[in-house]
Amino acid sequence: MIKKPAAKAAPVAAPEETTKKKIKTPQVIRGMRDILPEDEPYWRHAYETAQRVADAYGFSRIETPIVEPEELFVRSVGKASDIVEKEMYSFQDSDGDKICLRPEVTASLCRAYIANGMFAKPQPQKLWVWGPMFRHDRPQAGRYRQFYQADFEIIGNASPIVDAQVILLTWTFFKELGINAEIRINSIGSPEDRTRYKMELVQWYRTRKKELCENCLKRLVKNPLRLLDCKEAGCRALRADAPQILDWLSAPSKAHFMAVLEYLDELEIPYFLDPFIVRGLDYYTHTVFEFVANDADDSKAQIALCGGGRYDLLVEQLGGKPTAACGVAPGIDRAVLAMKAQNVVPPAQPKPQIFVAQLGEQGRRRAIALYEKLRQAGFVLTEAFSKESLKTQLDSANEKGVPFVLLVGQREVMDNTVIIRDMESGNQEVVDYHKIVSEMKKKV
RNA sequence: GUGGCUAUGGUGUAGUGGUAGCACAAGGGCUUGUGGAGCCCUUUGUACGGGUUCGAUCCCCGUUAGCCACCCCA
Repeated sequence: MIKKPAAKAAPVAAPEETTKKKIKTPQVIRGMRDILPEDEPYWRHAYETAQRVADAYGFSRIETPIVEPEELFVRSVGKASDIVEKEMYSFQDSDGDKICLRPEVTASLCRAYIANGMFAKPQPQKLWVWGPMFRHDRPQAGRYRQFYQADFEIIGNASPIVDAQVILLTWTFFKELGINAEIRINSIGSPEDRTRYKMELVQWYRTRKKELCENCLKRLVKNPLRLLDCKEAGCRALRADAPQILDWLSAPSKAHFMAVLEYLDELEIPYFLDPFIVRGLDYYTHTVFEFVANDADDSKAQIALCGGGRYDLLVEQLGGKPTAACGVAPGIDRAVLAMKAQNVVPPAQPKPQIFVAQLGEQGRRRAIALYEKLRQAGFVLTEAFSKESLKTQLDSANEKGVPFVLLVGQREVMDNTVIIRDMESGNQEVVDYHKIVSEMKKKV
């Protein structure tokens, strides 16, 4: 950049004013955001932990497209669900195909499972995905229109131990992230169990209509299960005596759920039975659960860190063979928020050990080569080649906490040497340029 | 999708119906060969569009965005 002379010019006629028109800067789309370098340590921590945990429990990473046929989610998540009904980014491409940005990824994984013939491989298949999801919701803290999920699925087995394995993985994931979370778990049984329970619930509430809030009167007709998580004091009091779904499960459903809990007990994983968890996606059956951050801050509504459960009918619904499955989707944006709220310090990145400083054009030419030579030898380096002042460069090295500065100026180029400066003590020594790698290996 | 609150340089903030200070950050300098301190200089702003007014950053309306609650959910 060319700097104007420091000398202050007296009253300058300002011809610039005409060129000073404001250009509108394109704005980030509502509900979307840039994740900045300041936050990168948290995101990296999350990704590396997900990767490590996935490896430890035998999950294979797969990647599915962000764009999918709209139909996929209409048939899985449910036509009447909020997600499909009002939150999907759906549009027609130039071929007239109805496509959408994925609002979640479980259905995509099932699609991939079927399409790639994974049912012919050893069962169950353990798969995991990481990536952005899209829902056109009203943005709020911890809620974005583009948000990130890790997603772990075990497809191809109906045993309750699979449910427990999924929960164990999730438990480990949050623990290794450093997040204190608690588990809320419930079973919504088979579709038949649920239908029976719903009828019972509606009947029970009908006789108590007078005690319900306005909102709940609507729920009674539209979505009776939602009656259970109303926040009005009156409704909450009422709920305590309402029939609970666990009492309406069939014997096999109940046995399945009890087995899951027993595995968790064996693992000494604490959980809260929450008879009021009702998932908003149609495909869930039997075990459903979520993790909630254990924050001290009660002033804010608790947001779920993840949602998960069993979905034994989904693969078949999408045209595959009957295939039981269970999975979980931790929300990464929320995990990052929880890490910050709980003062988790993400692991530090490797710090540069050597700063390469230069002086003069010849020195600079030598310096860039020296940097490359040391990088190839495996050192972590840093520099400020675009600066000229040595002071500025040392300042920068100091700020970054680099222990050694290598200095190459005119003189050193002539002598074929390099100055090694120990930033701690301030001591300097001159070494042969060709011996610098072995010399630095001794020091670092 | 509904309602409430908010909007001042990159960040955090002050202030006023007569067009803005401060701190930090950033950039440059204090003999183009030496950092951690200090000093000097510089850049950058009233979200956008209207209205009221002689005059608006301040008052009003709209838009946009963020936050909060609801809805829902990760």
